[in-house]
Amino acid sequence: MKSVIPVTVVEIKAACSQCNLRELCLPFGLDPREVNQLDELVGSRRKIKRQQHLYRSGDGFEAIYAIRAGSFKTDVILEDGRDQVTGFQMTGEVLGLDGISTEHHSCNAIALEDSEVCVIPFSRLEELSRQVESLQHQFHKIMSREIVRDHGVMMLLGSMRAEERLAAFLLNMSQRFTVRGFSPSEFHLRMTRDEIGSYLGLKLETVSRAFSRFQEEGLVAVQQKHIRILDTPGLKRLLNHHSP
Amino acid sequence: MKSVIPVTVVEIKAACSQCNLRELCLPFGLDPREVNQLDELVGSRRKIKRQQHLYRSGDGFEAIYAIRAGSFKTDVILEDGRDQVTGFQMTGEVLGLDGISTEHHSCNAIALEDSEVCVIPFSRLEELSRQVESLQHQFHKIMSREIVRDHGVMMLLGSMRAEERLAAFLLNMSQRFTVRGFSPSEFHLRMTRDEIGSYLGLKLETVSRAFSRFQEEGLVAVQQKHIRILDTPGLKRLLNHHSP
DNA sequence: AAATCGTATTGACGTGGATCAAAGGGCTCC
DNA sequence: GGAGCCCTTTGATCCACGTCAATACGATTT
Repeated sequence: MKSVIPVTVVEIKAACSQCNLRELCLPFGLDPREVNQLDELVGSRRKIKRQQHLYRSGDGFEAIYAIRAGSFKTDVILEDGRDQVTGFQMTGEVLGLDGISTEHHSCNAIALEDSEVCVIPFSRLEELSRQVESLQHQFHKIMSREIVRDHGVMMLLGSMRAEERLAAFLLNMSQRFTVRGFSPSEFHLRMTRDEIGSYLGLKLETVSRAFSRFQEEGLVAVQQKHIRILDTPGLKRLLNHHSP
Repeated sequence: MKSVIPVTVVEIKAACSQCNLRELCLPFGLDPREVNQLDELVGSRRKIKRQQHLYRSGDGFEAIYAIRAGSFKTDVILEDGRDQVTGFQMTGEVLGLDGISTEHHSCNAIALEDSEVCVIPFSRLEELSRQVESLQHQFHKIMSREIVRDHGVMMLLGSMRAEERLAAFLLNMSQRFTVRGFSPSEFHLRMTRDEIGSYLGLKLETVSRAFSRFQEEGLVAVQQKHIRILDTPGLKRLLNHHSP
């Protein structure tokens, strides 16, 4: 067991109106006046160091979090110790929606690198979204998107083979980097093979072997966590043409 | 034996206030006046025969649906024909939340038996939930619950073995029947082995073999779709004590 | 009561990914 | 800038589940 590391909480006024992630995040679709209202609600930011928890399963729920910088993983843990990574989250994405249902979080959110989130007190968000229709709608879209994403993961876990899962994962990462203005074909993964494996329902050795296989076949160039996608159509083909 | 009383078939206004499912469904937590407001919004009911679609992937999204009678499955289908059952839904549960994110449904909803749903036009629901705080909150809880449920399925698909998955499935069904006032230990499954298998990421033969194994071990009595759970603690033990 | 068809069970065998093991590489933190 | 440790890769072997196949059962129709 690790010793408790003191969490640094820095209170800085968030400003959605100034944020270059606003088109991905909660302010999407709001007019400038409405964004200002949202600014007032988003009280503080919080810095989370690599490997630290933003929240833990069982914690009381009071806020959701928009990722301003860095990235996270969420996982669930069973009594016997087995765990499952349920997602990787990047800037502009929202964390904590799992907590609404029972007023307690049902998973852990852990920073994959030094990160920063905007704290959005939930009761105040509900209050404002009763007044601002576009905010209400955007919030509902964000929740729904999470449900759709989860269905995609179920498809992946339930009916794809190891290499298909990894191909789907890489294409998904690529697409999300692209949306954020980074290269679609070259990026740095912040998670370990073990974490990728947990997410994809595979062991880390299998993930490593699949990477090596992709490299042999000229689909990607892999150097540890640095990935260069060489043949996007090839990866896509791997997904759609199921051989056996 | 009941005698059949002839009834004039009329478009019956859905009436949450009269519905015995209201404690499971959208009206939960609303006061009587608020439930009446919800009544006005829930315009119509719709009957869906066994095997028919309530909606299909790609269909435009305008409403969500509360199940009044019967049961459904949802699934997603890949181009190459592979499909994955993403959930089974029972009375009082809400279908269609996947459609909010893109204004189009992203999965199919298919009746497992002759069923009936209440149609809840979504824009009107958003409108009313801007006025009725408790409705807004209950709706958010329902969406969040779906996300938490999906995480549970990911855990199941990603890190459990065949028999654990089936045990988890049976315990989940039992619990949901119980909440609805049915026996926790004896019930009738509406889905085929193939559908269970798809949901659990297993082949139908594996599901069948796991059922037979449970029967041999005295955990359940299985006769086709009729299930009698004989040893609930035994099933729970199967989940928590991971052997290998 | 027979015929049909979808559903379920069971057996034999094959395989993809898990497990076990060992070595090498590159961060991280002094 | 070096020590230590975590992460990754790769090989050898194993086994849970998939695949293929045959049969049996039950509901529905005629």
